[in-house]
Amino acid sequence: MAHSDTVDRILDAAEELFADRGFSETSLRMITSKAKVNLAAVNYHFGSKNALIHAVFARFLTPFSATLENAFDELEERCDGKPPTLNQTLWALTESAVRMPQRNEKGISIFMRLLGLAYTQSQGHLRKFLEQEYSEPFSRFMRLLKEATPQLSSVDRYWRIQFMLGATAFTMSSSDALRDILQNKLGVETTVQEIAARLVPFLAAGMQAEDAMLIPPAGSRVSVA
Amino acid sequence: MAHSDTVDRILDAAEELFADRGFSETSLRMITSKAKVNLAAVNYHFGSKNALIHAVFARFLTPFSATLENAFDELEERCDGKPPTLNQTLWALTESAVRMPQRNEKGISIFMRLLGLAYTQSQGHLRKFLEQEYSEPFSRFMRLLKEATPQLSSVDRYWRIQFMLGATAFTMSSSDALRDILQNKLGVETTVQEIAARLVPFLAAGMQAEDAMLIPPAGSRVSVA
DNA sequence: GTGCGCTTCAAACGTATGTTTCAAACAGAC
DNA sequence: GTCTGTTTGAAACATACGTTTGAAGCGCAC
Repeated sequence: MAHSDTVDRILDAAEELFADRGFSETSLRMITSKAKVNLAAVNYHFGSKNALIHAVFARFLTPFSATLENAFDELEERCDGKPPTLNQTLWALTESAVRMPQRNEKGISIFMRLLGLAYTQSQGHLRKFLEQEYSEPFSRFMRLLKEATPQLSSVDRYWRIQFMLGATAFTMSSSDALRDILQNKLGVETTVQEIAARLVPFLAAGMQAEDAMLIPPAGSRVSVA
Repeated sequence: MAHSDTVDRILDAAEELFADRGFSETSLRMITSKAKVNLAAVNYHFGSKNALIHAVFARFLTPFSATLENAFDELEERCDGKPPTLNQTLWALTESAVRMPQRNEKGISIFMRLLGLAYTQSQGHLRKFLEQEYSEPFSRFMRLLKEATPQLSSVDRYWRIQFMLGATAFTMSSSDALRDILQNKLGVETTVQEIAARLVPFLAAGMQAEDAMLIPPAGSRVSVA
């Protein structure tokens, strides 16, 4: 066979370990022993650890980016001419993520956690890779956001997009841990879909908040000893 | 002198390097050479790398937590009896952070970036340390949030707090980079105080959004090939 | 069978890490 | 000065890492 399943076993193991522990904290030896393949297989099939990281991202980001393009196409077509609303735009993104075909039951949360790590764990090579490979759907999303919030100044919009990104990446990147805590504390089960359903209204409301007040409300002074 | 300035030089260097590169990616040799002290000094004064990480956090978290307690005291006194509003609570937190005496001009953003890393870079020992040492102001903040948002269910509130935390930690943890981007793209200068001033209304609006809709709005279906 | 790609394997390489060691330098008390 | 406890210094230690090597194994055309 052209591609022994070694490649996929490595990708599966790497994906899960990266999501659990981060990139630097995951060694090739952990990956290859989890995948039950020889240590040298990673360098043979991928070339380097960094290239393996790229491959892990590419495996889900490439189909996701295609799905997202379709979702945006359909959305813009349905709105023919008029710019889609903020809610519609956010939902198009969310649904594209949630509806991606999953490799296993943890699929979507691994996906999210990796994206969070990609932003957070400042691996220069990764950021560069993602920007080069997936700039198009990203800027399209930005354009839609801009058209959906014409009332915001560029600066306000810029910062609020960062806030949205942060809330999403952070929550999703630790969604497993957060779900566990919730399960233990309140005895509530939660799916990633439900988290997303809670997140979108939060983001939309924040994005459309009244003008940022640049001065704290009267009487909120804090004494500093 | 009982404490040669070696200790502080190490803490200063470690703080900055951790904030720039994360914990695992910062070696003791980087720290000691930046601090211009001997490699063994870290283990002599702190015992281990993990203990150094704890010390870096304790150095700013301990005074901050005291400042925060004062701010909450004053806030509750001013409101005598009635629970403080969400905005007041968030501002009390924000101002306490912003008004902390700074060691240098980067003070507050290093502070924020480290907090972001603490949550993000899942170092078990760090999370445990922070929970043990600073649980009190944390749970007090949680109680204030609860009283300020009685309309929310526990589950909704839980998730929205995570969203707030994420937006804050993420934004602040990369605030230097984000400020630079903004400077280059739009030619706008920004201070951490201004970022905070934009963040608080965003968070408050998200926190008080209408009930999370658990079903996407009609007509937002996404075709999946 | 023989020969030829591709893949696997055990072992080693070079480097970097956190930590330890132990002698030298130092400060302050007597 | 001399002694004593603390701090610094250069060097080594053990371990872990990513990567490379070269032989062995494999499937398949001829």
